[in-house]
Amino acid sequence: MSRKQQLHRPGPPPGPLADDTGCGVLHVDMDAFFVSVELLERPELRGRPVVVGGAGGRGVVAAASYEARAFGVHSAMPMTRARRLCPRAVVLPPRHERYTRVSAAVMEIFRSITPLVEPLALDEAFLDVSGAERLLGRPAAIGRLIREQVAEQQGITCSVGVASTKFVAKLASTRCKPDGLLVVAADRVEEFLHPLPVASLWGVGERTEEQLRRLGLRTVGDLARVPVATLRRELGNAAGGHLHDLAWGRDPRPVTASVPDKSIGAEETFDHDIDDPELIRRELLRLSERVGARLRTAGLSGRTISVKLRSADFTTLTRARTLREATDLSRVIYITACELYEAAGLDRVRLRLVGVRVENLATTGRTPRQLALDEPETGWREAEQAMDRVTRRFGRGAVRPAALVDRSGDDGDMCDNRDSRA
DNA sequence: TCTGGGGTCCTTCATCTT
DNA sequence: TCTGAAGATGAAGGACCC
Repeated sequence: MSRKQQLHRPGPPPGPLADDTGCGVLHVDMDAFFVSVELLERPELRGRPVVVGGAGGRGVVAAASYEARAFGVHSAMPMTRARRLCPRAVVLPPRHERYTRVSAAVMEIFRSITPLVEPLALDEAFLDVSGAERLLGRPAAIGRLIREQVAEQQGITCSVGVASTKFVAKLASTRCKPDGLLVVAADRVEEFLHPLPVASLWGVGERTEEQLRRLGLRTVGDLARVPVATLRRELGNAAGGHLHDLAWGRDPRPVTASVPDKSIGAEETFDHDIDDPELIRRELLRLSERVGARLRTAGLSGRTISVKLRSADFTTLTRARTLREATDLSRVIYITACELYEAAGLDRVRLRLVGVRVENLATTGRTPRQLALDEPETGWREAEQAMDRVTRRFGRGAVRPAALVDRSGDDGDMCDNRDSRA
């Protein structure tokens, strides 16, 4: 359950706003998705509080069953706190491959209804069904059809919001969870929106909510009645205008079937804070390998490489460098990441997290290619492509840089060496 | 209480170019 | 040649989303 979803519970959904004329946008949201997938294999856990979340000492809740939510457990909550709130909860480690598989099957059901499917996450998507009405009926009927097919074919439930815009459809699906359907008629959007708390609006998190509270604005209706110039002054030009539009139900964004990736990254929180530069560099190598492999699989290269360094006190530093040419080579990413880490001057600072990200993405081949710093053009690319092929065939970990191979066999300490992959 | 991981977007500030 | 203004670009950080 997201923070937004917590805002809407408990409390019954509003009365039926059932005229779906002009409501071509559907938002479909799986109910407690990760937990629902786990329960397919563990039906004996139905009706019990179940939490899917990181097993490590620093994990957070990824999903909680509605029985666990009754104890106040919700997603993004530290696992230590979740266990305290609900000691009886059954805790299961996340299995993302499984969720990805079910998600793909569910998205296929959506695409059998309309080609205009915009996935937002593994467990939710927008659908534009305005072109499917002649074939399949009115939007609300299509929503019911989707719910039936998902339940029949995948054994899990979902909730559907039906509205004239993406934002209102999303709010509607949240309001009717779990296992529900809610239509917000086009001429009753304000009636639906204005009683809701300001934090229901997309873009209002904890900070902005506090800012709005200081202005005396608690509901969407309060915010709607404030002049847009005031909101722009208080929240910034973009956010002020955006929230004012949303508060009046204005959201012109169309449902877009393919949204290109803008960045690809990986990050890792350590079990214990680390201040050894050698170990940090080793982690940067591992992350660079992961990011590089994902770039090559996606056929993408990026020009900007950034590192994220979070110290023990949770202050976060990012450092970025834009290369002359785009790259998809793990080695280039790694060397740049190391240079950025060293330039940040955090030697001997205890870090809890490091991350590597590549931005400014474009299709590989359409942009000039960055050579592996001071390397001949051939060699690294071929080596990394060969590693990709081995990984595809034998699985992750089948082949890896020498610096990441543990002599003791458990992936433990191993001194880092920038050239150890040769 | 103690905060994951993968992202996007926005703002501010600095620097470079024209 | 110098200077200032304006725009473009990049870097950094913050807020937010699921």
